[in-house]
Amino acid sequence: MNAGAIRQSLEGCGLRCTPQRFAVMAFLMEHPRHPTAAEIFEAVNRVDPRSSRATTYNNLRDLVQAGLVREVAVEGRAARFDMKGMRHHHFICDGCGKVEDMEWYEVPRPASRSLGKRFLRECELIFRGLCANCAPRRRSG
Amino acid sequence: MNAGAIRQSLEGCGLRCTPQRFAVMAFLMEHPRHPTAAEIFEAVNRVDPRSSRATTYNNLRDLVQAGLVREVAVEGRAARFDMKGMRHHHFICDGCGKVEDMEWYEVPRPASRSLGKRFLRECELIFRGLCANCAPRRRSG
DNA sequence: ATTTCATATTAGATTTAATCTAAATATTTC
DNA sequence: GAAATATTTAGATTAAATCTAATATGAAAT
Repeated sequence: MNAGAIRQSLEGCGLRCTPQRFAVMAFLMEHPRHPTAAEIFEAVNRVDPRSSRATTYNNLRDLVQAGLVREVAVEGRAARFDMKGMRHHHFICDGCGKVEDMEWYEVPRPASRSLGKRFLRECELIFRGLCANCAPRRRSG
Repeated sequence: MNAGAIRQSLEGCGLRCTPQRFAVMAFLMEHPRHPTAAEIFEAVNRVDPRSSRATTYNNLRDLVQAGLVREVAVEGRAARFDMKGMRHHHFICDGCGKVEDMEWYEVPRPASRSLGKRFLRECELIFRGLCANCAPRRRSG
């Protein structure tokens, strides 16, 4: 399994591999569904070791800061998280709000004229529409 | 001024042009800075007519539903809003979190293979990096 | 092994954002 | 102008995230 890989990436960032941190990473790896912090907290807590709400939030913050996890840009109240492993874009369903990963491809950069003095780190695409589940029901509804 | 235009777009969507609704639209038009609901509430309330928190939220919801306003996809707790008038992309600053509009350009669609059964309505770009304000300070810091 | 020190975790309180509720106002329609 | 509909309101409630201060853990040094 990738237990070793998780431990390595944590320590590579100077973060101790605590059971709670490991559990967050493992859950995100196994569930690339952009869970909310609350979902992660619940899931991690369902199995041992117990982890408090504050720890879950702390760890998510640390992991984002370390660049291992990212907080996904979505509208809506609860933050959603994502393993940063493989580059990908996002599809957000107008119908059910589900966030799905989409295959990565390079996006043309904006004209440097329009960029001005900004420093551009990355371009991320958000696709909107209806997911495979909602599409048939809505379009011809 | 564009008071008439606001009234027209509201009524075109079947929404009454109430003073509170008008004020939200006018504020968003004059401040293309992706304000949060709380900022809009405060600003609208600073001038007459008074508008309660609930009304501000209700109106924002209605305006989004009507397609006149959009909720911007950003990470972070508070929802941010945007006049839907002219198409544009967004730049989010890693440093200060500010959301800026970027000139619109067409983005290549994903391969239909990777789209699958989904119905694609639009492609939105999010640029990340440092804004003109943060760039000089951080890059060579 | 014991001390030391920084790092992590915890339960519960607090803050913040958003929504709900039920009553009051306003607007349209007939 | 009465009835029906839509809108606004203050304040309560819910939900998400953060803070606090006490405790526990692990690593480094001796």
